[in-house]
This record gives sequence, C-alpha cells and structure tokens, in this order.
Amino acid sequence: MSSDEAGRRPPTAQQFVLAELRRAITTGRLRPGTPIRQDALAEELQVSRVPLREALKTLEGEGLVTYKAHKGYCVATLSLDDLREVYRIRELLEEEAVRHAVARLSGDDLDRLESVQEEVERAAAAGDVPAMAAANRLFHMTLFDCAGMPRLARLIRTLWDTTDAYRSMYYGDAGNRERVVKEHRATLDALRRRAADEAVTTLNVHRDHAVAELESLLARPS
Amino acid sequence: MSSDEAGRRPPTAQQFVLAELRRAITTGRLRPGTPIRQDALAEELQVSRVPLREALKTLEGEGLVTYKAHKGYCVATLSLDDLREVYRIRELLEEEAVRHAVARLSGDDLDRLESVQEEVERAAAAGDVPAMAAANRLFHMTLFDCAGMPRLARLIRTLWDTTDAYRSMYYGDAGNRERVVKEHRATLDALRRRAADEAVTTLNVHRDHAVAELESLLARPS
DNA sequence: CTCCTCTATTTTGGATCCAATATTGAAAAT
DNA sequence: ATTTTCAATATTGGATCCAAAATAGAGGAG
Repeated sequence: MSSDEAGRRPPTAQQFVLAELRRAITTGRLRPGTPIRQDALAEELQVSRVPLREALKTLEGEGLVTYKAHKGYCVATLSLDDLREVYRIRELLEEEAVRHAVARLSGDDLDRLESVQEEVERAAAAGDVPAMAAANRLFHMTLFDCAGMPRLARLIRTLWDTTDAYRSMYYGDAGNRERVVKEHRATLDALRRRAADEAVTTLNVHRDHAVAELESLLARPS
Repeated sequence: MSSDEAGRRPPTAQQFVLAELRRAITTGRLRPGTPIRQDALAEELQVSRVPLREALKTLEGEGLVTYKAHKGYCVATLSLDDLREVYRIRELLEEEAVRHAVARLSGDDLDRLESVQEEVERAAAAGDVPAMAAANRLFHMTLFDCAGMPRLARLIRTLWDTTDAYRSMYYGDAGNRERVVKEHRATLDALRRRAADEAVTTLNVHRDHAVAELESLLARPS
C-alpha cells in the first residue's frame, strides 16, 4: 500500500515542508536555538523559499520557531520556566479534555485506545524509541479527541509539539518505557470504569514524572 | 527622522498587512465566512501577494481564518458550539492567569490597571464602542500579563481574537457597557485585597454574561 | 593595539512571472 | 429538459529575480 509510506507527499509543497520541518524539530534533528538559513533549507528540501517561509510562519504560530523581522527564524528553545509553564497549561487543558472524554467514551473508543496501547507496549518491548514516542502520543491524542472539543484538542497538540524535541530523550531509558506502559494501563482501566477523577490523577502523575525527568535533563545542558 | 503619520507602519509589509487584517476581521469589516481574494486584497493594501499570504498563514494559526489547499482562505465562522468551547477554555486559562497574577501583583501593576479602567469608563461614558472594546481588552490583558506566564497570556490573547468579531456587538448596548464598568470595579477591588477566589468569580460572571448575550445574538443570524 | 567607520557579502523581504488546480459556463448527447 | 463533457477563466501555489536590511570584515584614525 502506497498510503502510509514516505512516498505519500502532501498536495502542496508548504504542507510537505511543514511536515518535514516539524519532524526535524520534534525529533531533535534540528536542535533548539539553531538559526534557520532559508536558502540552504530550501535547497535541501528541493523547494523554493516561498513555501518554506509559509511553513515557517505556521511553525511560528505553534511556537516551534521564533521570528524576528529582518533577522529570520530560529528553532525555539525552552527555558526551564517555559517548560514548567507548558506542562502546567497542559495539565489544565488535559484535565478538561479527559473529563469530557470520560462522559462520552463509546465502546468503540475504548477498543481504539486498547489497540493503540498494544502498539505502545510492542514499541516499549522492542526498545524502539521513535515508535514509542509516536504511539504514546497517539494514545493520548486519541483520548483527547474523544472529548469532542476540537479546539481544545488542537491546543493540546501544539503544546505537545513544543516539548516533543525534549520528550524523545525520555524514552531512551528502559525504566521510563516500562513505567509509561503501566501508567497507561492504569489510565485505561480507570476510563473503562468511567472513573474520571482517577483517570485525571493517573495522567497527572504520568505527566509530572515526565516533567521532573526532563527538568533534570535540562538542568545540566548537554 | 521621518514623520510618522497617523500610525507608524510596521517594519515589514507582512506585519502591516497582519495588523490591518486583524483589525478588519475583529471589527467585523471582513465578515465571517467571506472568502479572501488574495489578488484584490493585495491591491487594496498596496502590497504583493507574498506578504499577504504570510500574514494569512499567521491568522490561520490564530484561528481567525480557515484554509483549504488550492481553495484559499476564508474568514473563520464560529458555530455556537465553537463559541462555547472557546469560552470554556478561556475560563480555565484565565482562572490560572488571575491566580498567578494575584500572587504577584505589585503596586505599580494596580496603578496601571486603575488607569486602564479609567480609560474604560471614559469610553463607556462616551458610548465609543471601538474604544470600549479596546480598553476592555487592555484591562484584561494587563491583568493576565501580570501572571508572569507569557505563553499562557499569548494563548488567551489568541482566544480573545477569535471572538472579537462577535464581541464588538456586545458593547453596542449602553446597559452592557455600564455593567462591564461595574464588574471591572468589583474585580479591581478584589485584586487590591488579594482575594483571588473573589476575583476569579467576578471575572467568571463577567465572561458568562458576555457569552450568554453573544449566544442569543448568534442564535438569530442578523 | 583598540576602536571606529565604511564597504562587501550574506540573508531576509517583496514583486513579478509562470504553473497547477479549481471553478465556470456553454455545448452536446441522452 | 437534464445531465455530462470539455474548454475557458479565475484563483491559488511556487519559482525566480530584485531590493532592503543586517552582518562581517578590511582599513584607517586615535
């Protein structure tokens, strides 16, 4: 099937560049703080600077890059304070999303979550870090989408994006991967019993552990 | 130094266009649902389509316009559900901002709020609707900025933007203007006494009244 | 030797031109 | 008359070219 392979290019160059850049930034291949040379990047991606600039404007809106007039774009860097702020906002928004989701969860939704969780467990067992990051994200987003609040889900998504570059490191550790699997299982269990408070608490613990880990990683610059 | 007439123009065309478009949309001069003809708009604003398109990309990120590949941009329309969702998210984020602000408010901050509030009252008394909308917004943003959480403030700002086009109508009514003045006074009072809960409650009432009014306005399309 | 200035180069911002896609309207077939 | 097809047109997407601003570097004054 040619659908999910690298060959499926978006209908416009800007969308292709946007996806490409997002991956490069969130996976850390484009490191925080690096200035973006439009000419070089455009050539590397085989497009002109116009679609590149439009993609950068989108990323600026999402907070993945910063922009100064006549100075250009840089990959955004998160200070410790920024990191804490992002996670605090996530806590607020995700609690809301989870509570709405619990009230609306269908059996179908639970089945989807279960299957995604199995994907998470496969990736964890295999020690496949990128797959783990992707599956973990999908698990949470699947849940948030169940809230039926598309704008809320979109906000949460962009907040995840801003920290993805840092979060990848988290899954390098086997202990962390195991922990995530267990926490997801607990969450799923709470969701099945429609225990909103418990699901929220579990996810908060989940998140807090990740942020604590990241803080210690950021404290001593690599 | 070159004389800056009416308003000093931003250093780049895109920023000029961005400000211009934002005003046009938030004041309702560009009505929700209107398709955006790039060629015509570019000519009207005396720029080429390139900076216009970059400005539109920014506005898309803020949710002020929608975009479909090869179809173009439209001024975003809010359904009733969208409106409720935006206000619910605002409630969550603004409560957080206010609580942080209360804990950090300096005498200087209070002075600034007081002076902005006097501006609100002048506009209300004069029945100047655009000035009222601007001053009201400034009052709230000044408060939110005091939270010392720049990303949170930015999110709230964009949420305000998405509903500005609708909110302007609210101030057309003299009773609403008077009510807003009183509610701001109550909020300021609570802030001075560092009564966080009370400030939050007051602002929630403030917001809820606005959303209720807007709902009735949206229910019967003009 | 240091600092400043002025020029050369790099990089971004914007305009024009061309290509690709979508929309339309009219003609033809059923 | 209705529907389908296809061509003409309008609109968006992208590439190239030029202008403006910032940056870097060489040269000169103190």
